Amino acid sequence: MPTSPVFLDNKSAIAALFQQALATAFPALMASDFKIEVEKPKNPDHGHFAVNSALQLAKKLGKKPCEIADALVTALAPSDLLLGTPEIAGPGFINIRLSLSAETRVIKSVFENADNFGRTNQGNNQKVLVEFVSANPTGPLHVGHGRAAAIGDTLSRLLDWQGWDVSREFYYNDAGAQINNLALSVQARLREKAGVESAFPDGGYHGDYIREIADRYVEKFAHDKAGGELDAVRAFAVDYLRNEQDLDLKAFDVSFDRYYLESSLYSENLVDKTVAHLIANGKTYEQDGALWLKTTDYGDDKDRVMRKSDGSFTYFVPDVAYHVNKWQRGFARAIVELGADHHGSLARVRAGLQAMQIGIAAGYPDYVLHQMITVMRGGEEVKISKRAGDYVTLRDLIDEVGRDATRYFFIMRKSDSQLTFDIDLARSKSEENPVYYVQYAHARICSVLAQWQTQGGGDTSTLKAVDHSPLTSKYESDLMRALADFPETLKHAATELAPHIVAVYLADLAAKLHTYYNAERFLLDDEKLKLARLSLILATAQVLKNGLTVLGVSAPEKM
RNA sequence: GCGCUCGUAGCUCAUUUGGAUAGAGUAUCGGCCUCCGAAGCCGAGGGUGGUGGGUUCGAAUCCCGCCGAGCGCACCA
Repeated sequence: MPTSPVFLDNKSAIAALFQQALATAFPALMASDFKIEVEKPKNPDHGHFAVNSALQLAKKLGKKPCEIADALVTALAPSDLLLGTPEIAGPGFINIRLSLSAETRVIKSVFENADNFGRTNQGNNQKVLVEFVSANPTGPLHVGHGRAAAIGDTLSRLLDWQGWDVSREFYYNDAGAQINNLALSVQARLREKAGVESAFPDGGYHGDYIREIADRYVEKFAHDKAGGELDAVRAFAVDYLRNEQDLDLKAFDVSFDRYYLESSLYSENLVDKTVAHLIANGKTYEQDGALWLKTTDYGDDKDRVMRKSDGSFTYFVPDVAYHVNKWQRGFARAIVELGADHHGSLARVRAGLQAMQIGIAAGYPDYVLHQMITVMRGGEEVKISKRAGDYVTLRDLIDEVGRDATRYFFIMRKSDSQLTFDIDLARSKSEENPVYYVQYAHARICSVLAQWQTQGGGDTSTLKAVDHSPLTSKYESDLMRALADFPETLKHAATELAPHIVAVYLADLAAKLHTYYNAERFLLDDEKLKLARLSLILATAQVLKNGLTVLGVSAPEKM
């Protein structure tokens, strides 16, 4: 597990400074443990940072906000962080400007930490399990799975960067009725090929891939052209599709530490044990020949059947058993990335876990839901239906749009907003994908540095220890503060389980770089200024690269 | 009918968890390459944040009602 010194950002440093001033100015307040918050004003006229504590404390202290702000500023210890004296503005905000030396500090920190800049030890190496994709092996992965894969993988990377010990897991529902459907569908195609009269099963899968599987089956099992051996057909179809899915995921640069088979819950008796435990806890009752779980004791709106009158279990029982198993494997924290159409099951799985009474925390597991994707083709919405065989596969997307653009597209929006994927646009105008904007910023910097080297500049590592005092322009100040925001941004994204925050940040950082590039020149005659600027953009390239790495996107030197 | 998620510029979406004048991209219009990559930059127009209340110094953000959208509401998975 890579570690790095935590970069004490300017924001925290300022918060500490004001916390001390608060203690000096209002000693009596210490008992109530008020915490100073430092924020970044949207309006540049309001300085680099702002403190609004005076407004929040007005009522508590029975004083006017302006008086409190004044007392705080007066009590501030001298610091080389600050440029001049903070201003008191509006109803009682304190606006702060950073000194040049405080702003340039981040460049050194970027070089010291390099590929680890932005990492923290917050997770303290605790185990966390991230479950995602978990597609049934009944068809190829489609765009929805792509979104799940991109989000789940990025969440995993984010948590890794926060110092968690992350395990990625894929849960295969290989024991249910859908697998049977798959087998029957393949069998129907086999019979068709063999000229045996038979009807296609109700609810069967109509996609072309079913015929493909049938063709492959006959190649391997020439003696069973009509698919009479259903078990063999089933096993073959599942193996075939699992392999296909693995290839899709590999092309997407997503890998898992473990594939957990639903069937193993049965073969290891975990479902029976879970049910027995719930019965023993008195959380169940018999009614109408079925066994019910009192999920209403834990906030569900009605009780749920666990064991049907025909003796089989409903789907959520193995889900509960699976999560008990996660807990018992030592994952005190678990995150499940799911399509929003599954949200109905969250309450009952959590209720089941609570009813176990084995110390599982009430919110276990965390869920991250992503909304469905509307796919447009030819100006019309494509209704995704695996059963009808109408959908767009993840592989198609990767082949035609590219891995980087596909990943970025799925990540850049908040996961619980619905998004529209226009296939034609993605195919014909893939260069408009915002990921290129970010990658271009990186490539641009590399290009400038390469030219500096051909002019005899030497190794870029010499740029890491130059004097940064010439960096006095507004563009440089904006860029340096953006770099300094990176660690906090990652932390925020990890806390919120919201990968899109990283994408939004990178777009902003790239914009600042492009603006700077167009406003100033780097390869100048003024040696000191040249080196300082090159050093700044070298640090920027490092941060762009680190951010793209967290998203699983490459940072090319040329495009 | 009940539940979950949501409603921000023509379109696609942000808004750092309650802060000051709500921002990007795209589309439209107008500028910028004899000069480090124009996959870029600069500027203009475009908004009663679905709507009506409430909470407070302060609300797109929190609470309630209504309107609208998506999804889920089987002894299916």
